[in-house]
Amino acid sequence: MARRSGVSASTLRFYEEKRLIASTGRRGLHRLFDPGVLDRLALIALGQAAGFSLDEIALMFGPGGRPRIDRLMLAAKADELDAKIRKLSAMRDGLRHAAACPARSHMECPTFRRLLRAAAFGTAGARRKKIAV
Amino acid sequence: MARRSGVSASTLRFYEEKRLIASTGRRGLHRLFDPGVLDRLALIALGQAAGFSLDEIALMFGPGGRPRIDRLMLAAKADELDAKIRKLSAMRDGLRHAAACPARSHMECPTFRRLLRAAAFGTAGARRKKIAV
DNA sequence: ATGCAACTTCAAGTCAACTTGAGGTCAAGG
DNA sequence: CCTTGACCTCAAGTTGACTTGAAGTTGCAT
Repeated sequence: MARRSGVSASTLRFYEEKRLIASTGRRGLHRLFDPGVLDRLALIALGQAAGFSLDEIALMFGPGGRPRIDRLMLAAKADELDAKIRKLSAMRDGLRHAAACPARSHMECPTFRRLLRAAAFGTAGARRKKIAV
Repeated sequence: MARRSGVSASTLRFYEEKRLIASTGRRGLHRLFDPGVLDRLALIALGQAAGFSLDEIALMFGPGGRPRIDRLMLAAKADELDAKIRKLSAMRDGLRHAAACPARSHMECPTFRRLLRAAAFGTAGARRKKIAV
């Protein structure tokens, strides 16, 4: 299963412990997984890439086991991503400018200073989040 | 300084310990900082927002103390951000579609399944990074 | 003189998502 | 029969950026 899914064995055990996946039994020491677990792993990877935490992802699997995904939550996450994208885009543009900027010191470049101010404001009291990339 | 910069006192001490900032002395128990530290903090915040780690940021301050920022590094980071942005944009579009998708189950939606496949591929063996948001 | 808020130090804790290590078990191949 | 290697369990370690706690010190106002 580790080979099939590209997810390491330790990760599989970790996910099992977190109840994100379930093994259907053992043959000797080897866990047996049914093939649906592959889909589930893909779903987990997708959720992670979209910025959901494992705990959030766990909630997307109803007690039944089938994915029960709240469309509102998806839309909310999309909005969140959108905001993040805009921020990153601004940052990228700023970086590019700074990289090309002819001013002797970055501190003399107005664009750079504008970025600085934005950063100072943006993070004063801002929450931080981690996203998987 | 904590009030002035919006950075908590514990963080300031942490930064000092990490040699990202320096206090110029004490008056009693209170550290004294000179005003340049405010710029430095803004620079740190900017670096973080751009996805640099504190250690990377530390390298941007030459032994002299003035920012000595490598333009190539900035360009590289910009490219990195660009890739990230593209990934997130794709994800956002996928999420939006999934949120609006009329299929009874997400598993029946071709767009969703395409996303799934992409996620499964994208993360098989992918490195992970954290960025401050 | 004294109370007390705000600072100090230092070690340890937090979070997420895993990985690593120690010590053990098992099944198949030579 | 015995080695090999892939698995097992369980606890602890890793990373980054901080925060929290305990115990102590200080300056200012009353």
